[in-house]
Amino acid sequence: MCCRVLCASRDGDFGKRDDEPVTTTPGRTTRASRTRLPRGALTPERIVETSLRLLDEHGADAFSMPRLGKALGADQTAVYRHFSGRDDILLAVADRLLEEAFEGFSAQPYWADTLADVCRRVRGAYLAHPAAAALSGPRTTRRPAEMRAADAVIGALGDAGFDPAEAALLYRVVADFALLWSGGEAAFHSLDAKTQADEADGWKRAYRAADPQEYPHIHRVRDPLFEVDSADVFETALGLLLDSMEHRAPRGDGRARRDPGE
Amino acid sequence: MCCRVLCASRDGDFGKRDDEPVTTTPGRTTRASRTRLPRGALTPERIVETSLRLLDEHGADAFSMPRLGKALGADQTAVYRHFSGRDDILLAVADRLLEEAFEGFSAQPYWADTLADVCRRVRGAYLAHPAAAALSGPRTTRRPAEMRAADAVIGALGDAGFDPAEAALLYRVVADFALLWSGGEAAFHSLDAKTQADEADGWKRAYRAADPQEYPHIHRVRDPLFEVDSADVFETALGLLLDSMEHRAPRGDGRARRDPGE
DNA sequence: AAGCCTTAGTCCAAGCCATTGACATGACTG
DNA sequence: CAGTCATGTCAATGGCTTGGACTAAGGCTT
Repeated sequence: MCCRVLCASRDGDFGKRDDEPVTTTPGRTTRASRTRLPRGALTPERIVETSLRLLDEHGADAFSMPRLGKALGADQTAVYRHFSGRDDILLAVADRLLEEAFEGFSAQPYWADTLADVCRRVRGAYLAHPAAAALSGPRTTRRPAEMRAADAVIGALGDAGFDPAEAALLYRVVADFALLWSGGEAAFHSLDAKTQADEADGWKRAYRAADPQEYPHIHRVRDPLFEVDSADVFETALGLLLDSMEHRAPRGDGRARRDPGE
Repeated sequence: MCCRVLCASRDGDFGKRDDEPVTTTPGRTTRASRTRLPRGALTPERIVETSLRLLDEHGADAFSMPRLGKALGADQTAVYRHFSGRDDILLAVADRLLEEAFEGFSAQPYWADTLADVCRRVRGAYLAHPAAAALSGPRTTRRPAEMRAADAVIGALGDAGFDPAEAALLYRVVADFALLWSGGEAAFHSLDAKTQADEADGWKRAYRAADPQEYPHIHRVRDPLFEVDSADVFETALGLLLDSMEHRAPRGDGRARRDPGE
């Protein structure tokens, strides 16, 4: 008995625990640390939602089991009753991102518009949740939202007249473009503000200071280089890809013109 | 008394420390833990090399300060004399990757070949060191190798007849394509074997099982879909981008034909 | 309705990790 | 030869993930 008391005091848990109830929003009455959570309080949905919120609001660094537990008002290890581990949660979050991306999605009349729509949707969702996108990385689940999008893309490529082998290859091009490009952009945006600023600064400085002798071409375009915007880069890349596809497509070249982005 | 014993055993440090000198390779005579390393034993170069080796051989998870220290035969904290932290090392590793990518690089006679070469070099280096590439993520330094490549790309776009604003935009397209795409692929390859297999399995299973009613187009191309190879996807995407650029280029359309990849 | 069993939340601890500050040692500098 | 500075080492702090033991609550059988 005495041992329990002394050992416990050594951790100093109780003292620290006391400040837990002081939540960031003092209005909340639920003193999570004292009362046991009711039975069905934790659900996979709630856990995923809270994880996503945590990632959105406080960045990738803020996503840890202790913090997630605290945000849920539960013990940090309670989550393990619903997910096998941190990674498992992240996978579910990734899935949710794609669901969000393809909410209300349906194929467009002209095939190339469908491809553009899919790419823009993925990018939109990823940039709306950069930390989540960066952490879930190149992993995807094969759930309905994603499958519907895949089917639409392959269908669009069929409309364009590509045979199955070509369609399969081009499907991968479109899917990888959307996921890898958006994922990379998201990873950059999920860096902490300082690192991001340093990175941007570094570029500007390097371009501006580029020795005209050694790097004549950089020097020539250094001003427009500062003006380039990531969204433009994405749209340009997308446009280049789709132009080529239209060019190579057995059907549909020039018949129904593609909508311009934005 | 009983309390002291119980509580102290909680740390349990000393017992564990004993196994440290038992290195994984018992043949090695240098008992790193006993003799102090000579003065100039650690250099930034050696640290970066060792980090890269560690990442290559044992994956991203194996990169930790304790392991790095052990691999260097030094105390884990000795590294902090040369780098400000883990992140700083990773940045240096990223830099080294790009140096490796652009070793012996020079512009090609035909502009589009230069762009293709740059993209393939980045991908090659990243896939040769996937863990390092995945960890260094979207961050780059602006060191000579990279600047030379950037200058060559912009120069090539100038050769194609693009004006500075177009060249700046297309430079970003090419650079982002190479870095983001390769980085994403590398991130996938740096997952542990099991996760990677699960992911691949998941795809196969999902495609094969795709309900012909619900996902008719997936069903139609499910066989060729298994055959698609990442390298083909990359080359196809690159080809599509370059085709469009040649098409849009004021000069060089169709005059000197581009080398096919591989 | 009583008791059992499963489920879900909690507690505690083990073993990682990055980083910091105090300390030691050896090489240059004056 | 004394002082200083660079560089390697040590001990410690406070995070992190995860696993195992514990416990309460609800549904099930009888």
